Amino acid sequence: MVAPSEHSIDTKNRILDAAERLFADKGFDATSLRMITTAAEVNLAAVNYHFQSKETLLQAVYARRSAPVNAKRLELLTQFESSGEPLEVEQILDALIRPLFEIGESRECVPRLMVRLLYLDAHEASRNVFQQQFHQVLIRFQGALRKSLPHLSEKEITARMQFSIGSLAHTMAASRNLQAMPAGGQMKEALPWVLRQLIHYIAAGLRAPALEESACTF
Amino acid sequence: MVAPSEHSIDTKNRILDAAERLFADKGFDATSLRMITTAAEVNLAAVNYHFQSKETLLQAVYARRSAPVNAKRLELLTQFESSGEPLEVEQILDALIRPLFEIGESRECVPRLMVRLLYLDAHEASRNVFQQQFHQVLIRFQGALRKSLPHLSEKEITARMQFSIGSLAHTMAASRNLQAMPAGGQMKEALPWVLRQLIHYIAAGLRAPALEESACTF
DNA sequence: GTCTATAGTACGATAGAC
DNA sequence: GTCTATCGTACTATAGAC
Repeated sequence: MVAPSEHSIDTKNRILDAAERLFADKGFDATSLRMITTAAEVNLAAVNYHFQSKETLLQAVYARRSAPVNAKRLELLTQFESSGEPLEVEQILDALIRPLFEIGESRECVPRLMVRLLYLDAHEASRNVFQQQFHQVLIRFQGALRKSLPHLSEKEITARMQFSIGSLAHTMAASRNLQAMPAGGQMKEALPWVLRQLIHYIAAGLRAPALEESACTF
Repeated sequence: MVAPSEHSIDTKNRILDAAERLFADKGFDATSLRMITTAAEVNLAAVNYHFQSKETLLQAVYARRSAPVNAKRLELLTQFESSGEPLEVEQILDALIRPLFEIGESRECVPRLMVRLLYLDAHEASRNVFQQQFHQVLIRFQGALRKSLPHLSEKEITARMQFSIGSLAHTMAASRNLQAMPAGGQMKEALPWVLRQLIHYIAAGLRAPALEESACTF
């Protein structure tokens, strides 16, 4: 438990930054430790010293970003709920999505990394860590949505949340395409525009009438 | 241009089948030619004989599935349009989505493979082949949607189509989770249920009122 | 057309000097 | 804590016998 030297912290963060970008861009398997250490301008052996293996490096890369985003989501939702009334669907979605957009503004690769981990880089350990944390967040948000969408069965809420996650994930993964979306707009304006459009779109899908004749079964 | 022997065709298809499943499950980079030839029970050298390289094998794997799905999409859309009237949004979505669900029923890994190629296995050549073909399909469908959604600007239609592709892609990529969605339902019933729910959800999102005060600018 | 054998390369991880 | 050097392994691709 000795405090690491400043240089060590710097090396560690340089590795994390480089790995984050490369894992997001190319994926875990297509990224070698040599590519990471070259980009980070550190020695190859530093990775195995500071992190034990490539796999645990991936976990560290994710852990650094995941906790703040998920914490911010829950914080926003709790804050919105403090009035005691059922929330507008748009508010719930804002709490879920905005933290991801905001971290993407400073480091645009982070949302893409998270999308990869969501269902693609299927390395059991890392994916489980990621998915379990995200699953907890989703359960919390599903509770909020249930109150705002009393016309839907639990089954339908679950399905529509999955559809919504898909819209969000694809939008973040393809954010390069999206930045070109608003014709003539600068990038600074592009992301808020997409965020508003996305929330508006998802809210309409969630609010759609129930498809099933059979009522809520719980 | 000599017709290959039956054995050769068999070997080629065995390789394609094994590669398709492995690329879909583990991704391109995490799949070695040895894994493919072992699963296909063919010799290692057969891959480089029938296909030139691993990269062109991926293109062959995709090409085998892509053409029929995209053709079926366009065929359904043209058929629906034959009446001359603007289509219901649900019909347009059915033409876009149903062919993917149907191929997924016989080979459940195919939709997952397509999702990977959409934005994840970022090998330039293969991805470009895939995306160019899909882009042509999307342009055709965007034309149909434009007629059915006259309240939206071109910009908003483009954005909402991207959101919809995201819902579709995530639903297909996570189809394993989705099969467990309808509680108590067998798998044979699960996919039609998900298909109906998905189309209903996306249609509502597409039909949402325009967000922008500024009118259509074309 | 199918095989064995192997060339040539890149990888993850570690030992050991400093 | 940081480096060089390297071990052992796995990979793609191909040459050449059958």
